Amino acid sequence: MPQQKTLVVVAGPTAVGKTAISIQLAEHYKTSILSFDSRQCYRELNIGVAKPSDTELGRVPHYFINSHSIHEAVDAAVFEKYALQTLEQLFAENDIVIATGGTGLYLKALCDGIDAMPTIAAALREQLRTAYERQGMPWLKETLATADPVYFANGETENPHRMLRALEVVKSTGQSIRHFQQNNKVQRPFTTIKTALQLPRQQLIDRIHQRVDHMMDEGLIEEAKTLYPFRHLQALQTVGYTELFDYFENKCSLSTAVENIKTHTRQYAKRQMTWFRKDTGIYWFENASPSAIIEWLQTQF
RNA sequence: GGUGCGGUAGCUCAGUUGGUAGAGCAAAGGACUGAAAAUCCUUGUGUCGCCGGUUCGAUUCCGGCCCACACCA
Repeated sequence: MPQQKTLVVVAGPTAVGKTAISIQLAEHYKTSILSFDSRQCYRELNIGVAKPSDTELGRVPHYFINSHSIHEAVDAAVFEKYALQTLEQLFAENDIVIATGGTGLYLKALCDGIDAMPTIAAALREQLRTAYERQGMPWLKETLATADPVYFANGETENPHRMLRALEVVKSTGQSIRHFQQNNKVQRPFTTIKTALQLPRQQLIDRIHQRVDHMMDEGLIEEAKTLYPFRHLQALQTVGYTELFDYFENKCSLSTAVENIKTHTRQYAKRQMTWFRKDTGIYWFENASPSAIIEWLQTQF
């Protein structure tokens, strides 16, 4: 057992097998799991986000799973706050807590913190997005270049998400978003040991394809149908749903939609790997059993 | 069997008035501070169906053949 409160992170790409391993680790240490997955926190999303089954959830207490609604605004800062509060409670009872998930930004927010940012009025945000939809990139570039030349000089000038974000900050505070992005690393009241799971490329691809087929057998179409009215929510900008929405709107055949889900999941896994590979604090396990990980953890405590 | 249309990147296709070719998608690599399963950046790839002919030079023009699709018999 560790000398101090320790968060054991199990990261990795989608479909690599994080859920099963994490549950076994949590059972071994008689503790709970904190998820850092940006989609499994929504109780309305189930099959398409590969949420742990009810049986699995019954074996170990899970946090940030089914904790929010798709109608709430969840982001990295909301997650950070939720996670820190949860961990404070859990560490009162346990020396070890398991954190598992695939959202790199959320893991970073949890481990290193995320800078405080000004609150943006919903009306302003809405107004800027509408203006962008109507007038497109030329307008966005022009407006941002004038409003925030600092960001425009060194930020991404082809990325509407980031530009809109920069614009809403400067419009509501008069200061560049760069002024707020200090990148300060914070000290947490617990130790963190980061691991990640990986598989040979082809094996991971096979698992992704099988899992998508399985989701279809489980009734992903029905689930997507009930969520179709909410397709404009951020929570539903999600692989597994957007492709089926296209099918519902006759933009493609069902088999094409399923192929697209597989392709987009592969691309997502690749982006996750890019993110986690960059994190030099991660210890990687390929095809490892829970006992092998537990054995290694003993050497780290 | 006849007629028409086509055969170019992994896929869908554009193009070359004859000087060995390009878009989208896929793929690979990367970025990432309140949308992150989002969003964005970079980069390849080729016997131009096969065999001949004309030509300094053919993926391009000509002939034959093969394959696919459509229509006619």
